[in-house]
Amino acid sequence: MLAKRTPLHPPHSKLYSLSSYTFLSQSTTQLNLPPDAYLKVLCLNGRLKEALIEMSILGTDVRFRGYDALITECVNRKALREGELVHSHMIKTHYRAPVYLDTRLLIMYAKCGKLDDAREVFDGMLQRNVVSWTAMISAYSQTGFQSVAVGLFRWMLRTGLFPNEFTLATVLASCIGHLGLEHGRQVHSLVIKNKYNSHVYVGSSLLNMYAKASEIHDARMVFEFLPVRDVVSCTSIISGYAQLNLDNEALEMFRKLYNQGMECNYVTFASLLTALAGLSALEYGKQVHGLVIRRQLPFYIVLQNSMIYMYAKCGSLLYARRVFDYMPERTVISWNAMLVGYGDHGLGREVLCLFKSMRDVKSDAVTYTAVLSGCSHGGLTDEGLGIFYSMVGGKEMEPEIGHYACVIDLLGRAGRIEKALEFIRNMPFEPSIAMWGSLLGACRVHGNVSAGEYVAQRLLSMEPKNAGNYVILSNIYADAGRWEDVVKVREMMKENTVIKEPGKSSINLNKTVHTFRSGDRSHPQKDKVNAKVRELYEKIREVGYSPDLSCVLHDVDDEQKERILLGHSEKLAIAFGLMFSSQGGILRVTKNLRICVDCHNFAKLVSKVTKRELSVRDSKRFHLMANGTCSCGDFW
DNA sequence: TTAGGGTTAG
Repeated sequence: MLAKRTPLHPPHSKLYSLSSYTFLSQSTTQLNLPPDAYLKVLCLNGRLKEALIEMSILGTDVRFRGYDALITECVNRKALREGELVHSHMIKTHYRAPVYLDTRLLIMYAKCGKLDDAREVFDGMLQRNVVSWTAMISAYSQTGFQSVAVGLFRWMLRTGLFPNEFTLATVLASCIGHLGLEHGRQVHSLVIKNKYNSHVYVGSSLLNMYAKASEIHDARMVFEFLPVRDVVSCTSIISGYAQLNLDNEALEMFRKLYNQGMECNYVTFASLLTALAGLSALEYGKQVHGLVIRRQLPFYIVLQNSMIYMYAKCGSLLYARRVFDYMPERTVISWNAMLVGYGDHGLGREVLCLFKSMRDVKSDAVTYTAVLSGCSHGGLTDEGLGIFYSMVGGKEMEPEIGHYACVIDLLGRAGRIEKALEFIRNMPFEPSIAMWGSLLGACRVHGNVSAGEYVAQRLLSMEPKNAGNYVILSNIYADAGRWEDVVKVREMMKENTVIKEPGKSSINLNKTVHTFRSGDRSHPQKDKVNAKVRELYEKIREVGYSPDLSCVLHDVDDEQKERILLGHSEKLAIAFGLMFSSQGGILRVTKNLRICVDCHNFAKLVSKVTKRELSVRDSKRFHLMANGTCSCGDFW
């Protein structure tokens, strides 16, 4: 029997009076409707089976148009079940589908998330055109199977078919990261050869490919040579900078393009907010918040997620939570951003409380990383371990390597270094740089020299050019009074020609970002700032400060070491902030690297003698210093 | 018929 009908038309309309047994030819004559339009009407009314029965008796040409209309309807409505019915009807009636219709079927399956079925159609095609290939490549690209997409593209080239601008834009989006770069460059030469170089879709895909591979200069070149720019190409270059932590460049690019009248949408603002979070630019962030509310942009939920992140990274948990609380709907990203915010501030209890109240959304790997790292930063060792072990063997989420790294951090922080080493020996992964790095920090905090040496040996073999590792090892030796070993570390560093990433700290005052570099000699106020650092230094000496010379690994005398320490960028930024800010407010400094032991001591004691609260956001977390103590409990 | 940019962690 035929499926029950749901009438679309009121009883007085001609369509309503048609019986389901009325043949298509008759219906179309009566209604003066083309057959494909009539079939579409039936399909829209849930009468697909009737439509298919009527199709069986039609001529090839009408069937082609009919199937096309039906598949289009299924694609538009992502109606997989109906699409499958159309497909099986084609098979059952031995209909020989032309390339076009097979491609439409492939697209239907891909849009309904049935990648394997799409591939089956693709593999079964006797002939394929550039659209079939592009649709299949795109299906893989959009579902995260980038290498399969690239492999398919290479196969397509071998068949002698020529890619068009659709294919090139798609495949470039699949050449992601450093591994994709080599192939991406080859595609770029194909783009030039085929004179698609000025195509705005191909161009934005190309510049994005370079930006994702950290080749920002090439990305910029492509952008500059685009004859036409649109919202996507402009957003791509801004997000390219932001994702490489080139936040100032991202902001400058946005300002320039905005003044030139660029179109902005929610993706543009989401990328901009990432850059503002990196700059701790709270005032700008608030302005963007106001702007996006006024514009009533679609996909506001994505922007709210970005704003939670921005406010938390700017040290304003209150605003972050306000945005979170007022969201009518949240995604797992909203929860994760809020959890990360609390974790960055060392608020372990708030992390756990929020995690336990998660409803309506399923936690993902990021959630667990945020919770475990939040427990670690908040000193909740047992709670964190409990959560990890509930993951092992649990149904919700199998722990990944990053979660194992969090456990090592948890154990290290609690001083259970041997346990952490045992955990590393038994885990199903090779230990990573991050794991050894966090354990080395733990050895410093807990004064474990022998484990520190063991860990440092492994870490330095994997990462011999990171100056921070040598500094921590030197701190470990210095704390144990092993000065000869401090010298040895310095020599090791020299042998490995270690290049230290320059330390950089910034402070926002009066809507201006003031940035200081280590030993800054170029700042216009350098003399006054240095004098202020010296003044603070004298004051805190009276309450017990002594410089930690093991933080300096240059081969110079102690006096020179002290001078180097006093030139550290966070000290300059703190001094500048004290000179030019009004009394009472929190002084917020942001640093690109981890804060060193000496600057940490300095900042704590400055908070005591000046009675000012200091917030130092380093590359890992927030340090809130008040009256001589820090929220990190001296562990970082 | 087929195409490009985005939000949370590390």
